[in-house]
Formats: sequence, structure tokens, C-alpha cells
Amino acid sequence: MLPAMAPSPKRRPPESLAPGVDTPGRAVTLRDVAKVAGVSAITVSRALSRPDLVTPATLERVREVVSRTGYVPNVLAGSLKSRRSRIVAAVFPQITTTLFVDTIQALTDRLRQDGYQVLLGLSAYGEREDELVAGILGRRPDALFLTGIRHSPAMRRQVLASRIPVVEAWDLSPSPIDMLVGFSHEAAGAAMARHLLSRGHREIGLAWADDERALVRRQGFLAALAEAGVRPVAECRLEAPSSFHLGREGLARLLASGKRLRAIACSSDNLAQGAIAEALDRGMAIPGDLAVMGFGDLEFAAHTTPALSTIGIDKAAIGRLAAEALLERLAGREGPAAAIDVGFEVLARAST
Amino acid sequence: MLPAMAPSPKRRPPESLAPGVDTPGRAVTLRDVAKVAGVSAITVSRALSRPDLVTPATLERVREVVSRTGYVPNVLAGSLKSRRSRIVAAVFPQITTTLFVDTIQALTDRLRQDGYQVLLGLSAYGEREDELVAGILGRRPDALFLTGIRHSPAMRRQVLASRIPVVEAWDLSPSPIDMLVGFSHEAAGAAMARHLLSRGHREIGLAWADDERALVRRQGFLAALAEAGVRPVAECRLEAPSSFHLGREGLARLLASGKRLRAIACSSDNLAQGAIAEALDRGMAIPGDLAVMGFGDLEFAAHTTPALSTIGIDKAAIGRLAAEALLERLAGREGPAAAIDVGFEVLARAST
DNA sequence: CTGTTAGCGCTTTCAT
DNA sequence: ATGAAAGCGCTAACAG
Repeated sequence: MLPAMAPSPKRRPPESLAPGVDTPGRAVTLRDVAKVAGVSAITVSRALSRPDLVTPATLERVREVVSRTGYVPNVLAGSLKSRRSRIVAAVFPQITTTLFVDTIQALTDRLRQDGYQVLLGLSAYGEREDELVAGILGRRPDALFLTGIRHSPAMRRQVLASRIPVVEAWDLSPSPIDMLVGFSHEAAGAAMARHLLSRGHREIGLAWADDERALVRRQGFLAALAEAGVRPVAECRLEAPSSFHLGREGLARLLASGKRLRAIACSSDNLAQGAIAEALDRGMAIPGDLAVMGFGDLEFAAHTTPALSTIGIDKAAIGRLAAEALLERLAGREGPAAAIDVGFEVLARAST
Repeated sequence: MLPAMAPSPKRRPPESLAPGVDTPGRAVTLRDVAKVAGVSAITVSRALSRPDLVTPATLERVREVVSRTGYVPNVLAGSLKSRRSRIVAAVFPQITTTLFVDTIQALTDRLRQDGYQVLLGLSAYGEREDELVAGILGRRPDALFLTGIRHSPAMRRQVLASRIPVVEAWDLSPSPIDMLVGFSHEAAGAAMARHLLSRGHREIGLAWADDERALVRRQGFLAALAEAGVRPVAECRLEAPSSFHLGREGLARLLASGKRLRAIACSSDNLAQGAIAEALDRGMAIPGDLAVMGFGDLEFAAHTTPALSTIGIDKAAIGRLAAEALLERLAGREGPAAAIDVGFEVLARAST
């Protein structure tokens, strides 16, 4: 995989396009188009954004000049004046796990239908979310999508001060900044535990990543176990972000503890898959010798050959519903209730 | 997974933040800060962007007012004047396959180090790439990342006219718009074929998605087979985007053809995994009864229990190298040679 | 339906 | 080291 230079030293020529108007070096502007078309700037502006306000003849002429000159409206200038950027900023922790991609795609698709573009912010690896958001707000997005509900007080203040519609997603909270689309991680954790209990499992180990939402699920999980008088036989904490590899390691460490283990609960399907691979390598039967319970990444889980049980989240719905909530507000309507619970499903495979 | 309204009708209060300056309804501006700090607007601007040009005392005072008022610079206005948006636009076909996420992450990470943000454009599902790009160019990005090398002539012209640095990625081409970071899909396809041939396979079937780059790989694949005097025994074309499910279907259809099949080549690891699942369900041994060859999505392939052979791409390197090429140009330097070949690796598992 | 005027909030340029 | 003037390219508001 050695990077190598290919022999293609092509440089762009300093092309002078835009025939019909002479713009030495700079881009074609609205005024250039207006001049050539013999109308005023505002007429060109209207021809492009509100064509119904312009005579067909004028419209025709303007369009001809626009396409001939290759005019591309400067959205920055327009946004500055109109105070609408038609940008929705979306902040995700990272995208290397496949967990968020469906949400991003659905969000993007839905917003584009209404003419909005998504400015994606990734707060992974050290960049603090509040710094990222501060930078993003400077771009004057019309709305904001945030992942999660825990934010620094300073950021919360700044976001509120920006007065744009906000959706926090993937989570529920009694005190959202504005709107909310998610599900209860505590309930999801509890559902994982109850499922294992309902299958008769009592010797349960945990392989759990150390991220914020995962830890909430863990509380729900442990509480539901405790309710049944069960305590996990062993637990292994893993660093976020979780991965296939860490899942292997998680099970290995649990088994090394020497405790008898009949089921393993993993904070993500990612981990669960790793655990399954490790178990198979050790000659264990799934779910005969070891039941595996995962969480969240449906397609990912679907690729596992020995099936695991898991919690299914409609990730695309989160993106779509968030987009729609924001769009409602952007359209001046009151929008949906502040909180939308998208819920989750327990997906149980035979005898797991 | 029934969406339900939660009882949390919280509305944001019309908070009036920004103590120390009275801005009725509108956001705090540079001039507001200047007024309060008792300096001119330009001094505030300098205090924020070139602090070395300002007296420590002034700097201190400005900073105090900035943080007290919660001033967030309007980047739109700054960009309009300075003609630098510090945005790099990146266009990908879609992100629901995991194929591109590492590239996006690496691109984003590297660009952020130099203060650039990524505007992500997804050209999936019908929206034509050139329309998307036209919209994006209106935001005056400082640079452009494109996936692939086939673009409409109109788009090519428009991109050239914008005079910003451009990287086309994932592919090589003799006539790039500007710079290029990728690998030869034809060579990759040929490598797949040669690998199977080297393992003695002659009864080879194809399950191939119908996307642009995949079809180039197919040509390379078939050419390499032909060189060895081999023709595929059967072929199944599948609609893009490829998926696990389509992989299952692909193998099923190939087997239904009744031809004797000892190896299957898939245009993506995604498909390969589906094919494996289907084979296992039918009681076939992998690779004993059927060798499986995939392409591209390393981590994905790593999760397969019966190993497949595949072509490994360093997807993160593509993002990182593309970012660096663009940054070089943005810094006014000449940048790297026009084309960077990141190459690929044949990852062979035992006896596949 | 079309035009004029003004100014969005910032940074460039030139002056002090 | 700081400031004044000008204007980036566009659209809101009002006028005709």
C-alpha cells in the first residue's frame, strides 16, 4: 500500500470562461449578469429565487445570460443579508463506527428535500464539543442537530443565545435544550437484561464500553438484573469507541476470570460480534454454550452467522424525525412536541 | 418502534443574554463588542484573529467583553470580505455502505487540524452530482473533494471556473480536473482474478454490482481471466448500492444457473459476506466447496467468520492524503504531484 | 412587474 | 498599535 507518485503532472490552465462578460480574474457576480441582461441586479436575484415575480421574457433572458456566463450565486452574501443560510449543522461524536451513518444519511436526505444542506461536525478524539459548536455557530446555521444530551453549560448557553431550532438526538432527557428525538437508554439496558433473564440465564457477564450513553444503558441493565435478584458474575470495562477487536478482548478477559459464564451482554453489536468470534475460536457453541446479547447496530448484527439477540434501533428514523422537527420550526410552524421517543425493539434469535 | 410523544412540552424562553450590551433581538456584532470595549471594530477583529498585532492590555479588555457578551463572529461576513470561507466541500455518493466513512473521518480530522471545516455533500439517490456541486460552489468553499473521476462536462467546467483546488479520489484517471488520490480499479479487478487463478480456480462465478467503479474492476477482472484463457462460468449483475442481502441473492442466482461453481468473485466485501452466509446456509464449506473473493471494506471483511480473500484499500489514507494535497495548495504551495496512487493489497486467507 | 436605496458584519487598504 | 473608509455580493424594504 505504498503511496507512489503517478506521472500525471497536469495543472489546471488559468481558464477564462464566462463568455459575454469580462471578469478579470474574479467570479461573475449578480451585477455582471444584470448588466449583460440589461436589467437591474434585483431582477436577476428574483429571476433566480422567485421566478414567478418576473415576466417570462425577462426570465428567459436572465436565464440565458446566467448559463452563458456560468454565474454561480454567492450564497454567503445572500445569507448575510437575508439572515438565512439554509445550512443545518449536525454534530456527531464520530462516524468510524457505523452506528451513526444511517442517521446522517436520513437527516441529509430529508433536509435536502427542503433545500437545506448539512454541515457535519465530528467531535471525535479530543476536540471538545463546545469548541466545535462555537465554530459552527459562527457560520450561522439555521438549525442545529446534536448527538446526546450532555453538553457543557457554556455551550448550552451559547446554543440558546443563537436562537435557532435545536434537536438533541439518540437520547431522552427531562431538560432538553429545545427538541428531542431519541429513546431511553436506561430502558434499553433494562430490556437487554430482561431478555436474558427471560431465557433463563443467570450467569451473565458484561463487556461494556465506557461511553456516555452506554453507561446509562448499563445502569438500566444492572437495575433490571438486581430486580430479579441477579448480579453479573463478571464485568469487563472497555474503552470507547468500541470495536470488533475489543469485543474479542472483552470475552477473553471475562473467561480469564475463571467464573462460570453462560451469557454475555455487550454494550454494542460491534462488541458482540467480536465476542462471538472469540467464542467460536475457542470452540464454544453459540448460543448453546454462550448466549450473546448486543445493542443497536442492526445491519451489523445481521452479518453475524451465529445469531445474537440484540436491541434494534431505527437509526434512520432518528435522522428523519429530527429533520422534520427542525423543518417544521424553520417553516415557522410550532413543530412537534418537544420530545419524540422513537423507542426500540428487542430482536430475539432462537434460544439466545 | 412506534414513535410516541413524550410529555415534555418545553419551549425555549426568549432569553436575553449578553449582559453589558443591549441587543434587542439580534445577535451581538463586532461593533457591539467594540463599543463596549471602547475600541474600534477593527481592533476587535484583530484581537480575535491576529492577537499579536494588539497590545496585551487591549487584548485583555476585548477578550473580557467578548466572553461576557457571548459574541460569536459571523463567519459569513468575514468570508464575504476576505474571500476565504475555510470550508472544504466533499462529495460522496452515499454513506450507507461503510465504504466511505473512514475516508470522511480522515479527511475531516486532517482538515480540522488546519482550521477547515467539511461541508459534506451526498449525491446519492437521484440528486445529480452536478446540481449538488453547483449548490455547493455557491457557498464558496476554499477547496473541493470529489469521489470518482466521471463528471458531467458542465460540472467540470463549473468546477474549473471556480478556480479552487480540487481532489478527485478513489480512482485514477489520465485527465483529472486537478489533483487525484486513488488507485486503479482495473488493476484491482485484475488482482482479484489473478489471485483466484493462482489458487487453481477455473470455475469462477461473478456477483457484481452495477456501479461505476465496480464495472471498471470487472473489466480488469475479465481481462485477467481471459489472459489465462478462462471465462467465468456464470455472472450475476446486481443493482448498486450493494448490500449483504444482495450478496445472498447473487450466490443463489448463480447456483440456480446449474453451472458448476468453485469460486465466486464479488464486487464488494459487502456482497461477499452475503454470499458466504448463503453458502453456509446451503451447507457448503468455505473455502472447501466455494472460495470467496471480495473487495475493499477491510473491517467489514474482518468480521466474517469463514475467511474470504479480498482486496484491501487504505481508505483513511485516501482521506488524509487528499486533505494534505488540498492544504498544500491552500497554503499557496504547489502541492504534490497531480496524482497519488495509494495502491491496494491482496489479502489472502489460507486456501481461499 | 421592475428599480432604487440601503446595509447585512466583517476585513482590506491606507492612513496615522 | 490603532483607526477610518470602503466595499465584499447580495436581498429587504419601499417606491413606482
